Amino acid sequence: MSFRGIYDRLLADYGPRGWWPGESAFEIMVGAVLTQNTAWTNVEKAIANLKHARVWSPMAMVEIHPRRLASLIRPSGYYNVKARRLRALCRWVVARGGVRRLAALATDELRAELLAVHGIGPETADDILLYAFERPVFVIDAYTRRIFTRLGLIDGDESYETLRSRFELALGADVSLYNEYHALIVRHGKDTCRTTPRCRHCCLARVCDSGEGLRRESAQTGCRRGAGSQKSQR
DNA sequence: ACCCAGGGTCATA
DNA sequence: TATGACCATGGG
Repeated sequence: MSFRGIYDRLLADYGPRGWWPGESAFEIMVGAVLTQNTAWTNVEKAIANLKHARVWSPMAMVEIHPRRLASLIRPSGYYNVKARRLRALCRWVVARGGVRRLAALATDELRAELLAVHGIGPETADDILLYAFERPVFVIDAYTRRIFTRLGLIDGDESYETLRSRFELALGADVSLYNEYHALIVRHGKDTCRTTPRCRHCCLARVCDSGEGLRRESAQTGCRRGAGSQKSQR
């Protein structure tokens, strides 16, 4: 089954997701940092705190005392680390003359600058590029590795860049498609292809290396293989 | 009580 | 270059 085929099945099963949650480009950038290794429900609380405190612009985040910024985003976890990362991101935005000015940059240049910001790694950079700046960049996250490893379409230990180019070459540059695909992957990873998978009601079970044991899936172990997500290089 | 969550950086070997 | 420690809250 091709990458495109998987997409079609996910879309048919879940319907359009309407991502990213958040209205402005700035909100998407903030959310991308706060959601690093963190459940989105916690991020929502942190964002609500920031809005109510009216710390809701790059300039405001640069000027606020770091300790206070940290306390506002406390529900999102790693709050000291993330306060520094938000600050670094906002310092960059301000130095570059704002989000609107940044939107004039070419995708490659924008990506390189994002990656140079302390605390912005490949996934966070690509979340921002795809959802805030609407650039055709495919986002690779832990769910992507887990789902496609179980499907048998990737090894799982490829480098971030290797996987990204593999998806992009297979799918062709298409912002709307990348947008929807990543949102579907997150939905599928959260609710169905979880740490311990629920292959019974998985729309991909018939084409999945792990899901062929559909009938025999035991309650505890889930599917046959493909236990966890991987992380590594090459 | 334990496991997990929409990563990234830094120190070691 | 490749592992491991660390960051921390909240929900199931």
